[in-house]
Amino acid sequence: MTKAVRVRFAPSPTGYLHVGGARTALFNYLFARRHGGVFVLRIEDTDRERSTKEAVDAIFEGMRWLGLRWDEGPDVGGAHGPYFQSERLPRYAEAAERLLAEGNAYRCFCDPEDLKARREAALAKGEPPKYDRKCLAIPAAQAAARGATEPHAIRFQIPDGETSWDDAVRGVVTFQNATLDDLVILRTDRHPTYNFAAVVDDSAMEISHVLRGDDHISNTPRQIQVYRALGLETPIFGHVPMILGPDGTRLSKRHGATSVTEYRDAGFLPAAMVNFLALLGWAFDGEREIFTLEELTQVFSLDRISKNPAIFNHEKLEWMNGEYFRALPLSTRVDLVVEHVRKIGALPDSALADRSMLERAVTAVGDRMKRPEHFLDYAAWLFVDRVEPEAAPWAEILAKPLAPARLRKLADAIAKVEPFEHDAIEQAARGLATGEGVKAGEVIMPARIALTGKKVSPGIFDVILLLGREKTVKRLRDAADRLEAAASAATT
RNA sequence: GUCCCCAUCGUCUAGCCUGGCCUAGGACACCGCCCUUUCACGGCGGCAACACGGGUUCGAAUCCCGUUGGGGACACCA
Repeated sequence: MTKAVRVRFAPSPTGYLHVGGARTALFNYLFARRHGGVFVLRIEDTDRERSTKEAVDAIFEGMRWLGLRWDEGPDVGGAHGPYFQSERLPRYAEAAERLLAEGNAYRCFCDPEDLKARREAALAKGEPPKYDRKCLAIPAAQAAARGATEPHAIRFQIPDGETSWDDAVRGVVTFQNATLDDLVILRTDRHPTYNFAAVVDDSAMEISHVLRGDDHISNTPRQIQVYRALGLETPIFGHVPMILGPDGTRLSKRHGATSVTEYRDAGFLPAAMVNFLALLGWAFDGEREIFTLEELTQVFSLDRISKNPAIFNHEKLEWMNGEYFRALPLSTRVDLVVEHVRKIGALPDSALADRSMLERAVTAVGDRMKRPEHFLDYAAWLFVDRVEPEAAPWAEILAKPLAPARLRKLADAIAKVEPFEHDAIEQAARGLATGEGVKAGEVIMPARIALTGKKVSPGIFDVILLLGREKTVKRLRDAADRLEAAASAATT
């Protein structure tokens, strides 16, 4: 590779940053970093109706969150700007004029509505919906004259022959030009279409490698023809496979969350997201799977990109997030938990005031948490005055006639255990079980349910410690009372 | 319908280019055992794939052809 590596991510600001787009951006970023190249961000906002400022911001936000810094682009500038296509309109018009003058393009006066009808009719008849070149038949002089007053689009004339290129991920791909139709390059409103603007800009921005989604593969032969007609050098193209939903179709909203900000808001870590996305359609050696962004920039290569589409495996993302979450320092985990709980308003601010208590709680919950929102699944009991046990575990202890008595004995033991520390509490509880002649679980499980309302919780001695002597004793005795009341109600 | 692409466990994939080292490796999920007060973590083990049919070859997951299946694209959207 003699040419300087310059790649770009060129989203159109019509929505949020989709995970598929994020992965395309990631691959471009990694490729640039790996080869000491430049990563350009270009906003393709030539569709004035659908492009919004909010979407531009959402794209920035998503990329920054993932840590994908661009070297050139809107807001950071660069020598090849501007980076909004809406600010580059004269360049496209100039290039279109040239194609027109050289006979590689022609004016099209067809009515868009009419065109649409013709296309649908062709499709219905099972014919390829190609433009019929009606306006190519208009003599040049006449077309130029009409063009001065009549609204019209400009079409590129696809030459005969075939078009092929050596794709960086798929190898040689060939299209017969006869299957391509004369694409509009400049719309009636003088705005360029995607296939045209991309060519003009990729060339002007000296893009060396165009790495984009597979869905663009059929645009590539058209673009190559435009490059040639304009006398421009073509970049190397690489088409990365799509990301599919669980049902094997293109990932979309109906499959659930598709924007990276949704994942951020759900408490996923950017490092986990990056790692997961990198492994969707790319593998290092099939063995190693955990990579930081920095590590990826050292090992990424195009020839290890898969050719087949990948189904977005949500469970694996969740697992991976757990790997990263666990590795975080305690204070960071607490921060994330607090932030999340605040955001969803699950607890009053006062509940979050005691930092050291939260640290102990997060420690107790430990690696049961894969994301911040899991904290309350395991520690909600800590923040309520009275637990309402879940039905199934409650029925379980209700079935044990001796449970209330044991809960009372445990309450008595906790009431006077000294010091009120993990080991002493453990000794007291185990001693009680031994005295009763039962396994420790016979004492511990009912206590867990009485104290947390659930069958699953952090270690029971941590629970007792966190709750404090007073609350523990009260909950134990309350539960005993209720169990007895329920038992006598059942017999009468 | 037409065109393009793809095809290894349920899923992500390694192996394919440079056939033999593949009784096909790893990971997620699932199951079992161990650890253990529960769950999680961890450890050990298990289930589970070369789509099919023809070639080529001493030998094919690997090369060729076909079939089938899947995906994508067919706009004055990108």
